[in-house]
Amino acid sequence: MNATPSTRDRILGAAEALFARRGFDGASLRQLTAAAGVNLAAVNYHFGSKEKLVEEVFRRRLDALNADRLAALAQLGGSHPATLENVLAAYIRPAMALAHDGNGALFMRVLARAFAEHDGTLRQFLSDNYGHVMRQFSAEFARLLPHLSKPELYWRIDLVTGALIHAMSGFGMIQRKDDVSEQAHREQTVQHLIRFAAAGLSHP
Amino acid sequence: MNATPSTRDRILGAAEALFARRGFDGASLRQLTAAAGVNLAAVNYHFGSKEKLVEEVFRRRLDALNADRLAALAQLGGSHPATLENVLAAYIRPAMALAHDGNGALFMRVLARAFAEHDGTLRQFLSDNYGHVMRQFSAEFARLLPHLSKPELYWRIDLVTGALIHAMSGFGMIQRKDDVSEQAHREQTVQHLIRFAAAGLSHP
DNA sequence: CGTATGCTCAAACGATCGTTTGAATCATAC
DNA sequence: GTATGATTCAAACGATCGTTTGAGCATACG
Repeated sequence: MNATPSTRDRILGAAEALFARRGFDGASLRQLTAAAGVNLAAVNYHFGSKEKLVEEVFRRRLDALNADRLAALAQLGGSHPATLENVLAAYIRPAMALAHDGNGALFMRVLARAFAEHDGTLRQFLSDNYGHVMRQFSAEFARLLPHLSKPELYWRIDLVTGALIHAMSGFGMIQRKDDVSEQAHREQTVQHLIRFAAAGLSHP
Repeated sequence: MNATPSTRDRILGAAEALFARRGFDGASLRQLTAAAGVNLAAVNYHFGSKEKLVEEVFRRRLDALNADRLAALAQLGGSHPATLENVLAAYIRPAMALAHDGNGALFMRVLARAFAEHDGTLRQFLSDNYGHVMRQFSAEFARLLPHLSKPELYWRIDLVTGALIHAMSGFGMIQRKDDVSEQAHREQTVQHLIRFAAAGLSHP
């Protein structure tokens, strides 16, 4: 709405775009603040350090995204039962909405970079703050797929997670033609992702 | 075999381990050469630049890996027909062998980092040098799955690729107990990956 | 022996990094 | 109007970056 976002938001937006393109180490605070049109010292003033800025980039998106996911999961039942595909929809649909809204596609690329990091404090931060979401969905999958052993289930969930992150980080390069057909195309994409994930999770 | 590998190989090995842990930008040549026990200037002497070193880390592994994949694909036919699962085995089995041999698991993590890079010269380098492998396998998948439209097929291949890279980059943290059961466990893992990929590719 | 050639080394190059400082500017409340 | 706190600013901090240099050392060949 506001034509001139706050310095804080300008930094977060520029950070998201630059982290997506160059990575966390590849993007410097000077490139970042220049792109945002703010002073170099503003990052440390508003966020404390570059590392805290990285965490805030994730927090800004993941708080809402995972809240949406858990809300969608909680709303299942009754006329909209908690089938495998509906649970997957609760996980995938909010992410798709984000990936097609504003700079959300760039954030998906940032998220894919985070998944490539196996050590470091970022992995710990994400696990500490958002691990409960995956745990809740995993419990639901375990209930829906009782014939799978626990290692086998986690194994398949891991594969599905990798597939979804990889696919959604590729969004934002293909552009829409008109708004109506884009809406339809997005819904079609969601269905494809859900069916792929369902097949991978539940195959004999 | 040689107890004292050449300076060139020491650099490549240390680079692989450090790129896996810290990323291409996060790993400095000073950390790298210190870990390898060689002089700082040796990198630019043997490889020309840091960027060329990165490319050589990939070349050393991917040349053999993709040759193995294409050889396995070419050997299909007759008593070992080119079914979907056999083609997938030709793609997956050489990668699994690499991921469980020496520092191959570290290379898988490096490869996962490369997949997270959407711009940059590294992506171009990998596409130029190894794109033909994916193209050949894609043609085989198209032949085996004629009911899928071309976009739909590439879409599913992309999802499978993301799943495999993500899963295999996680290897190397769980350790084997004894060698015999490890061999069996690896074969079991290969079968799981193949069945997951086959289900994702061929689901109705 | 003399001298190429291949390789290693300590040292330094200029550039850029994240972070800090202290003054200048802005907004708000008394 | 002026005091107070929040924010922005140019400038500099020391550290570290990738790369280059030129001397030193080895082995091989005439």
